[in-house]
Amino acid sequence: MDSAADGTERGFRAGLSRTRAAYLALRDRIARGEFRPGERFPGEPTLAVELGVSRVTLRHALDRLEAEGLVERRMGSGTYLSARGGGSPVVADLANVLTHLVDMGRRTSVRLLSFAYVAPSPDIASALQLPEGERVQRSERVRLIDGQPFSYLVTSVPERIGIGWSEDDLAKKPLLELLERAGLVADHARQTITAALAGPDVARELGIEPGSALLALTRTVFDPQGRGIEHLQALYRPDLYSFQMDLVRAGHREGRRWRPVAVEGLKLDDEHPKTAAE
Amino acid sequence: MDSAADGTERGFRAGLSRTRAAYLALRDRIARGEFRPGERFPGEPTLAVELGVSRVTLRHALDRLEAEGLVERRMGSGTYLSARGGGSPVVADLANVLTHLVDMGRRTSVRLLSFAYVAPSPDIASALQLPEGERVQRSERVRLIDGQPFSYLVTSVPERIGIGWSEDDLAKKPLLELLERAGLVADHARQTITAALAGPDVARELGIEPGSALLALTRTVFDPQGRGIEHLQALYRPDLYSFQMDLVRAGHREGRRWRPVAVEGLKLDDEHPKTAAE
DNA sequence: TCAAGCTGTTCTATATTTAGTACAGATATC
DNA sequence: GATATCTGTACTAAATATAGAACAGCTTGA
Repeated sequence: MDSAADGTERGFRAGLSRTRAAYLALRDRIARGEFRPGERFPGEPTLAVELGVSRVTLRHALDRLEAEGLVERRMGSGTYLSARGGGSPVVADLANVLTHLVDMGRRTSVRLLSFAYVAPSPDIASALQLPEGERVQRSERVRLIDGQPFSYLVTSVPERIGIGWSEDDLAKKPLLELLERAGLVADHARQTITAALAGPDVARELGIEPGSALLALTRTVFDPQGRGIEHLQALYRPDLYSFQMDLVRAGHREGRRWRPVAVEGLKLDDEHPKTAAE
Repeated sequence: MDSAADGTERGFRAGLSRTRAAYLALRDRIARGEFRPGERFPGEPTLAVELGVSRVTLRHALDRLEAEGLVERRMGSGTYLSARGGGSPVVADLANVLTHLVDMGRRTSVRLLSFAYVAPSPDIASALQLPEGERVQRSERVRLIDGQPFSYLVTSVPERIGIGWSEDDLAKKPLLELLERAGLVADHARQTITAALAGPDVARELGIEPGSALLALTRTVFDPQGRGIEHLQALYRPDLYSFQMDLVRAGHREGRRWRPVAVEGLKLDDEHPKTAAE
């Protein structure tokens, strides 16, 4: 019963241009494995009809796919899915992103974007169970791996905890280290994973296009007494990194479920030698 | 050194319209907690200058935010962040999505979109470690929760395993149940989580706008002997559901890390009574 | 060699988006 | 009640996106 049914929903203001819609449609077909690396696409006239756009528009979409290296075009011959097709990127541990990357020998650095004491937004205040009126030390940072922007981090720490830290601390040390230096113990945490779209400012910091998809992770860290000591909102580039976890089937009969397992050694060269080679 | 630095990158073909860029910028500022529920935004002329667009364009972006219920506009007064602001949606267990939802008493149903025996794409073939030439039973399904589209699933099962199943089976039974009915044991799995953009066709099936962000989960299931028995690509709507996990800090000294913990009881009414109420 | 099919390029015409401006009507504040 | 500020609306002009078509040049295969 939606208006999408008739298909003639053209011109919804904040929606997508036809070029971008065609671009996404192709990207999706590639991601779902419709073509194999090196395979030739249908011709431009055919594709244009399939996608319901003119050939000019289709070509703009293909221009973009080519610029991103997803396809290769050979004059007079056709458009081909590039060798590395939809191939997955480097994979990271879901829970210990930073530790994991350091283990891999990657150099990480941090750029501090902002640093201030502010009234927390309501969801952060309730996640940290802060009393009314208590402020937080809020910092926005970008973490770079081997010089490439990797994650956009917004951390909020109760004022009384963060008060001793300098901007220099935040630009150089991981937050967990600062917490433990302050005598606090990170005991347990609850994290939520979701997806979000990159706004223009975040996109600029991460070196991606606005409107790209991002992996969003929200984590609240508690001390042994269950008091909130840190709130983290992180945005990751899914084109460079994705999260991985192993599961084992545990339980009996009806209660049988998947149980997450800590990723021990991170077998990157295993089964996927190519990812390690590049 | 990127072309994004000068800011005058207007008109990149498959990029975003200025209206959509403004829409995303506002959405981002809201998500990052810049405004609190009920708070008034800067006036339209001010916002237009801040975002670098004309007031007409800004209003189109606001129209959309209003249509999505994120903001409320009062004539002559201003634009206000709506009560439920950036509030998180229902939260689901990361590993046992389906089981978890059933536990919550939700009714799920499935729509089978396609069903065929095809040559697997290279990444699926290598994930399942299939011998050259072996085909897979590939099905595309949409799972609905309480009648609402929730996830888009593409499952691939080695031909020799799936050969006994009918389309009706796939439309009614969970795949794990079919596997175990066939005498196979799902022992362990490896899953990868990332983010993706919705293409027009997936968007139509899930009842969302093309270009929306989606949570993407890829899972390969193995039997006790380590042979691949199922490959799953799932896309979830992050506006309705997100994944949650608990972590505990384990290990000593330098080796201290976060260890994932199975979510036991799923405390939904805890701390967030509002989400349960709606 | 030839013909068919493909991409690359250019052009015109139309539709849509965006900027800029002005003004009407509603609301809040003093 | 006067006044400033705000949203709602309307209009014009310019920039951009899209459709449709034609043709040139390259590649492939019969």
